[in-house]
Amino acid sequence: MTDTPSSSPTEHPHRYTAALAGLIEREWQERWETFGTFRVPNPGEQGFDGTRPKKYILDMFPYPSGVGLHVGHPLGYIATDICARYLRMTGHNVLHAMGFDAFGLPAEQYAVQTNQHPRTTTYNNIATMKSQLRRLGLGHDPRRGVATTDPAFYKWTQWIFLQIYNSWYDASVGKARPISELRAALQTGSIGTRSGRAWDELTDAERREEVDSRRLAYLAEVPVNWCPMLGTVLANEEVTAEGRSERGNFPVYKRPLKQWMMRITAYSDRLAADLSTLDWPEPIKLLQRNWIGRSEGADVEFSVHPPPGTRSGALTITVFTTRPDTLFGATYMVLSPEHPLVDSLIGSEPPAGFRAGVFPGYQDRMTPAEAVATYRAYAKSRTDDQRREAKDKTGCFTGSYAVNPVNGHRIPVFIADYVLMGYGTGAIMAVPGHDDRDHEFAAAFDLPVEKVVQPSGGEAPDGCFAEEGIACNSPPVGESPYTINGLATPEAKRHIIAALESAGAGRARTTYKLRDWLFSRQRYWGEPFPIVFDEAGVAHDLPESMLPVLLPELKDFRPESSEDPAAPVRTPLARASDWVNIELDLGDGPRRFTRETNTMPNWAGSCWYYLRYLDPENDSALCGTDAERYWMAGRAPGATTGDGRGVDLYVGGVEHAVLHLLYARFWHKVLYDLGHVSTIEPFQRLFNQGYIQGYAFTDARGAYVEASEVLLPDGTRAVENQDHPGPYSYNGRPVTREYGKMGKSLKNAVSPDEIASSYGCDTLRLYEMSMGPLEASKPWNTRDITGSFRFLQRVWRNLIDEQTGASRVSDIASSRETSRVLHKTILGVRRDMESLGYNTVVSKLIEFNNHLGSLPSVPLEAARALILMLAPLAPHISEELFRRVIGGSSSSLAFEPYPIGDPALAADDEIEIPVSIAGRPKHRIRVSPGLDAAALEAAAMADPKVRELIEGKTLKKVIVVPGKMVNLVLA
RNA sequence: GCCGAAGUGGCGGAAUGGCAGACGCGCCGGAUUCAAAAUCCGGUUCCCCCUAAAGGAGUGAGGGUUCAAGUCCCUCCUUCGGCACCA
Repeated sequence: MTDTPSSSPTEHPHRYTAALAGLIEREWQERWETFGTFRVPNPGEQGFDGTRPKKYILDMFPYPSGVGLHVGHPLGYIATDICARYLRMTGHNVLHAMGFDAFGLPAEQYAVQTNQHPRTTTYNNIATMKSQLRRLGLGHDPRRGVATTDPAFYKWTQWIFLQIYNSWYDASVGKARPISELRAALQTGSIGTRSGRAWDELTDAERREEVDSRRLAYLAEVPVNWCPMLGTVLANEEVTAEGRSERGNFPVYKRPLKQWMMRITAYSDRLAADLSTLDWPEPIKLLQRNWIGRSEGADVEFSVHPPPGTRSGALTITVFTTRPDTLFGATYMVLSPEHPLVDSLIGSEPPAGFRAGVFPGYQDRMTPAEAVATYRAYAKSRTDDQRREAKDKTGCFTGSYAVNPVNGHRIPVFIADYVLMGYGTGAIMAVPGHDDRDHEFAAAFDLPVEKVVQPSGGEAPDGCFAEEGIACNSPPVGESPYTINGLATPEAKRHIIAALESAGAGRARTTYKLRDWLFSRQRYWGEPFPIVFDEAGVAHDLPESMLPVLLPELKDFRPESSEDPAAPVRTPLARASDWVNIELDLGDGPRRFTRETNTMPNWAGSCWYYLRYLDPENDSALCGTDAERYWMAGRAPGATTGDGRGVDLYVGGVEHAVLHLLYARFWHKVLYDLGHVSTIEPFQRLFNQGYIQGYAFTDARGAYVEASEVLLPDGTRAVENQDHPGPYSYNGRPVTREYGKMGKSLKNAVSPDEIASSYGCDTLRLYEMSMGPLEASKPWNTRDITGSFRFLQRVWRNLIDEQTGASRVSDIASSRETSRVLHKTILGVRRDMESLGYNTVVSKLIEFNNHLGSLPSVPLEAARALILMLAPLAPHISEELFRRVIGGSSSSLAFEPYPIGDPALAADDEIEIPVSIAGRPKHRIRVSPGLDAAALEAAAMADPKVRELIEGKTLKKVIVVPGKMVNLVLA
C-alpha cells in the first residue's frame, strides 16, 4: 500500500496524519455509539419532536457478501449519509438505517463452497459488513438494522404473503380486497362464477377453484424458467436476454412446473400509470414502462371458414392487434404453435397459390395434419437462443381458412413460431403491407400483400410501411360500416373498433408484456411459505398465530444441481421429513398435513424491509400505525394530512430498475389497498448512483490477474500511475489492460479498509464524493486520493497549531472580503447540497479554505461555518475541530444548525463584465453589480478600450444582459 | 434492430443559452532546507513565438437556430447499459 505522506512526529506532533485521523475517527465512532447520536425516536417515544418535519433517507438493501466490500459499494451509502447529516442540521427528523437482505442464492452458494451452514456464514458476513460500514462513519440508527433472516423479521414476510394470498383484485373498483368479500359476492351472485353456474350448485371443490383462481397469490402449473445448475426456477426478471441466469450465468430452460405465482399483472395499469407521480430518473421510468409493456388495441374475432362438406362452423379465433385500422390488409392469420385451437383447425383445404410450409423437414406431400405435427415438434426443439439467432420466418398452413370480418375475404390460417403464445391471444391477423414480420412471412410463403395505409402527404412506398398514416383502399363510403378511407391512423382505429363492437366482432382491449411473478424457489435459504397441504393435496394457509414458520435445521441443505434440464425437481426442504409431515388443528380437529417445501425468492424480504425499519421491534404488526403514518406519509401524531411522499430519497444502483423496484411497488400497493400502509407509492424520489470502475488486466490466456500486482516497466505498480500507457507485466509476463466495473470478477477491487488505514475514512468519503457527479460512473484512481487528504490537512492546519494542538482561530470580526467569500460559499454549498452535488460542494469548500489559509488569522465566524459545512462530508475531523475550536457543551455537532448565507453580504462591490464584439469576448470592464441595462451599456461605451475596438465601424445592435455581459454587433 | 445514457486539457471533472477548462491529480518553475520529505508561492488547453504582448483554433464529426451554443434542433460516429419476432 502507498505510504502516507507524513512528517516526523517530533516536528509536527499535532499534524493531521493518517494515524491522527484514525484516532479521531475511532474516538468519535465510539462517542456516537455511546451517546446514541443517530438513534431517532418514533412518535410516542421519549425525545420525539413532532414539530420537526421528517425525512426518510434510504439505501437499497445490501446483501452481506462473503468477500467484503470494495470502494464501489459505499459510494451511495456515503452520499445518503451526507444527505441525512445535512438534513439533521437543517432541522429535520431523519430516519436513516441499514439492515441486511440475507436470504438467497449467493449466501447459500458461499455456504456450500465453504462447507458451513448458511446461517453461520450469513451472520458472520453481516458482522464483517457492519464493522466495515461502521468504519466509514455512517450515521445509521443501530436499532433499526434488521436482517431478513431473523425469524422476527420473516414472520412478517410470511404474514404479508398471507395478506396477498387472502385477497383478490376487484377490477370493478381497481383494487385488492379481502378474499372473504369475494366469497360473499360469489354467494350472492353479485359476481358471477367463471363456470356461469350458481354458487349453490357448486361442489366444495368447485367453489374452492372459483376462489383460488382469483387469489393474488396462487398455485399454477406454468412453463417456468428452470435452471438445473442452480437447482431452482427463476422469475422472468432473473433471466438475461441471452437466456441465462442473472446469478451465475447458467443456462435456463422452459419446463412446466406447479409453482406459486403473484398476480402482479392485476396491477399493470396502476404500476405504469403511477410512475408519472414519482420523482425518478426518466430512463428508469421508461425501463419499467417498457417492462410492463402496456399497449392499446383491439380483440378481433375471425370465424373459421367451414370447409365444404363439414358442419363445424362455430369456431372463432380471437386475435389482438394494435392496428385495427389495417384490418382491410389482413390477408392471412397466424397462430402460435402452442395455441389450443390448432388441433381443431386442421383442415383439408388446398393452399390457394401460396406455399403450405417453410421449415426444415417440410415436404410437399405432407397433409396439413402431418405438417402441423412436424412443425410443432420442430418449433419445440428450438431453444430461445436458436430462435433469436435465426430470424427467418418458418411455419405451415393448417388447411383451414378464416373470414376477415370487415370484408368477408377468405384468408388462410397458419401456425408459426414468430407468434408467441404468451402475448395477446397467441394469434394474430397478418398484415404484410404494414408489419415487417408479416411482410417477411408473406415473402417466404408467396402470400398477397395489400396496402391500406399511406404516409400522410406521400405515395405508399414499395415494400412494407409500418408507421401511422392515412387509411386507403377500404370500400367506398356507404358500402361498408368499416369504411375508413382518408382517416388518420388514430381516428381510423377508433372507427374500426366502434364498428367491430356494434357488429359483435371485436372490442377495445389493452394488453401487457408483464407476466405474473413466479414466486417459488427450490432452495433452502429462504422464507418458508405459511402453507400446508392436506391429504387431498389442497392448500391451506396457516393462521397468523402459527407464524413464523421456522426454517428447519438441515445437515444437507444443498440444492440438487444438475446439467440435465429434465432431471426431477426436488427441494432441499422436502428432505426435512419431520418438518414436512405434521399434524395440525386448523379449526376442524387435528389432521395430517404436509408443508410447502418451496421457499420464497430473495426479493420477498427486500419488498418491504423499508417498512420494518420504521418500527423494527414491533411484535404485533409489521409496523405500528403511528410510525408508518409519520415516517411514510409525513403525518405527525394528531395531524390529519401529510405529504404522502413515502421514502424521501432512495439511492441505489440502476440494476434494480425492474426487479426490486417493480416487486416492491406491487407489494406496497397491495398493502395500501388492504389498509396496512397509507401511501400509494413507497419511494417518492429515486436516485441511481453510478458505478466505480477500474482498470483490470488479463494475461495471455485472457484470465484476469490481480490488478494491484501488475507492474510498469520501471517496477512501480500500475495502480499508482494510471496514466502510464504500459506495457504492463504480472509475474514477469505481459498483460493487457481493460476497463470495467470494479469487483471480484475483474480482480480489480480496492478495499475501503485499506484506504481508510492509509488516509482515514474522512478522506475516503471526501474522495469518493469529489470523483464526479454521483450519478456518473467514474474510474477509481488511488493516486488522486492525496488531493482530498491534503485538503483536510490544510483545514486542520488553518484551525489548529501543529506544534501545540491548540486552536489558531481568533475571535475577531471577518473582513469584508472574508465575509463575502463566506456567504457566497454558504449559498453555493447549500444549493449543491440540496441537489446532491457533493463534488462541487467539496470544491467550494476547498476554495473557501484556501481563502482562509491566505489570512494571517482565521476569524471564529468563518471557522465555525467551515467546520459545520464540512461536517456532513467529513464528520469525524469536523467533530474534533468543533470540539477544539468552538467548544461548547454539546456532545456532537450532529444537530448544530447548518450555516445560513446572506445574499446581501455575498454581494460584490464591483464586478467584471465581458464586452464582446460579435459574440467574442474582447475586453472586460469593471462596474458596480446593480447596473441596469442602459447604465451598463453606457459604461461599456464610455470605456476607452471599447471605443478603440469599435472605432470607425457601425454598430448594428447592442445586446446587454445586466450583471452578465455586453455584446456589440457590428455591421 | 429498437430504446436509453454518455463523449470537454496528460487524467478525474466544472460551467441557470452569456468570459470554456472551477476544484483536484499529474507535470514545470521558485521559496524554504546542509540535503531531502513535507509545506508555501507561481505556472500549466492547443497553435504561432527565444520570451512576452498580441493573435488564431478549440467541448466526438458535420450541418442548423441565435447577437451569443459544451448547453437548443437535425444527421452521423464511438463507448456503455437495457430490450429483443410483444402483433
